Amino acid sequence: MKEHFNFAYTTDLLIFGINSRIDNIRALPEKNLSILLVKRTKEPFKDKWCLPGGFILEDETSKEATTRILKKETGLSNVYLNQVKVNDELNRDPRGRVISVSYMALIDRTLIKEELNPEACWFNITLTTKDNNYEITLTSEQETIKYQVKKTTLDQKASQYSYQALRNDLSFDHAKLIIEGLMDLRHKVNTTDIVFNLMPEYFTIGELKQVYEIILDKKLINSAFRRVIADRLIITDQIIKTGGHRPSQLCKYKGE
Amino acid sequence: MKEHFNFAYTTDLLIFGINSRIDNIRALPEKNLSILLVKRTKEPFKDKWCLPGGFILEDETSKEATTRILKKETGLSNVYLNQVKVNDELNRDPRGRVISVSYMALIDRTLIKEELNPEACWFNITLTTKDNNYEITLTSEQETIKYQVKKTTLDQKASQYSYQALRNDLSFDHAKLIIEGLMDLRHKVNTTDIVFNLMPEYFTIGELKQVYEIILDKKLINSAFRRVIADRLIITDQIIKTGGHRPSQLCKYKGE
DNA sequence: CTAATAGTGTCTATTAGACAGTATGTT
DNA sequence: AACATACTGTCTAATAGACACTATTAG
Repeated sequence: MKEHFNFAYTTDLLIFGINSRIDNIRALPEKNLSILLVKRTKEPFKDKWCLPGGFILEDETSKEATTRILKKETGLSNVYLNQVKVNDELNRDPRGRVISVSYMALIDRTLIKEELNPEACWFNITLTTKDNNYEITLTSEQETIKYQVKKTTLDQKASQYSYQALRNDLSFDHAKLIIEGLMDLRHKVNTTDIVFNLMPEYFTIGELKQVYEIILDKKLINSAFRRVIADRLIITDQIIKTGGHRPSQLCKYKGE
Repeated sequence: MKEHFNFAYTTDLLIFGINSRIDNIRALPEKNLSILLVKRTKEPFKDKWCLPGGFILEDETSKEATTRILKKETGLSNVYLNQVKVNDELNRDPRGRVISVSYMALIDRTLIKEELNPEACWFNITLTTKDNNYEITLTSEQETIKYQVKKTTLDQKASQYSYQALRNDLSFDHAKLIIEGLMDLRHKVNTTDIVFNLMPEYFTIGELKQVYEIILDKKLINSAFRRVIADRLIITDQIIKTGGHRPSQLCKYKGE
């Protein structure tokens, strides 16, 4: 039957975490949103960075494959994982027809105990808006990758957009998958409590506010933030001292 | 290569529209959210209802295939269309491994001029909440299909749920795809202007409010609704008389 | 007249923004 | 003391909910 054709079925993972860097001994560590990339060892795109991922096997679902690959890359299981979308453009892989499902994983990086694979590396993400388009900067300790993304409105009513990466230094269509994942993350941060998946079990309100701010790329009002978030937190009687300033109470996500 | 299998790659369409039925000559027509289903002519699930859909061909993307099938079923093009998710459970099709992408299409039913396919039929949807689970009723002029859906929380923080249809009278996993589409629709109605894709070009504020109410399954406050929606509308100077009550101004979506 | 929707106005309650002020650590 | 964050309080602005009131049609 002509309707069954031969294609590869793969998954691409957007593994997001929070990175903290101490700049000033008196100030809070500067936080960044980060993503895990791996260096390709084979053609095509040999030596270029790409998203972790791989083939989905005959006896597993895309989610099972993604869980397996996530475990391999980070050592973690029981992690937040959600489908972003299917990518099935005809020429997205020069080797032939490859249908990929992108998944977003949000992890608490403090839980990673093992060494990363030698080919894997965390990149900090900076996303800035330039007259309704975007500029993404990915920074590791060794290098910086920067690219512009053009945003096109597909349906204004539904806030449906398509994104096109200009000057792609990553592999395949992964530059596009990253921006799509970031937009999905932003949207979910605005409408759910998904950020808590990026936080350790205990954290301070100041740290939580920082994470909201880097994902949404805007400053939040301190008192309003505390007011709104308070319902969703259990404030423990533990106090943490983190620098040249008043110590803070540790909090925990309340859930139900 | 072992990694390439002979899977089938298909699309399933959730085509939603609004149905109006006149009950009381003096009252506004009662509106319903409706979905287009087709009756299977072959095994498996022969004579059961299923979502429109079909195989994605070797030289087209899932979106192109969906556009093609939508055109075939409704005669419409230039319609709002969005990916919902990939469904790739191992046993979702008894014939073998079938990976399907579900798409949601929102259409203005008043634009359909041609006759439907003889095997196709619109079903009105009623979605009620029963202690955190759902009951879906699909009603056509000939028959009623009713099923319960169990809701399981996968990640409370991210409001991520999975749905399981109990007693499935539809084909394949389509009962589940419908509830997932409805949840996606509800979420988008709350966060975007997507409803306007279901409306004709000109409509009254009362009709628009009815559509919001049936999708969200709750009554809205009249004055508050008018206040909030006003920014997004162009109010024309055309007046429409629709029954034993004060006539109404016709509106249009403003867009930019 | 009555039923039914359209449309306006206004009071109140809730939520968000702005910002000042106090508290408490380290360097 | 200076810096940096934690935390509280309060005033104001904006938004949402409740509800009454007027308008206008068909039957």
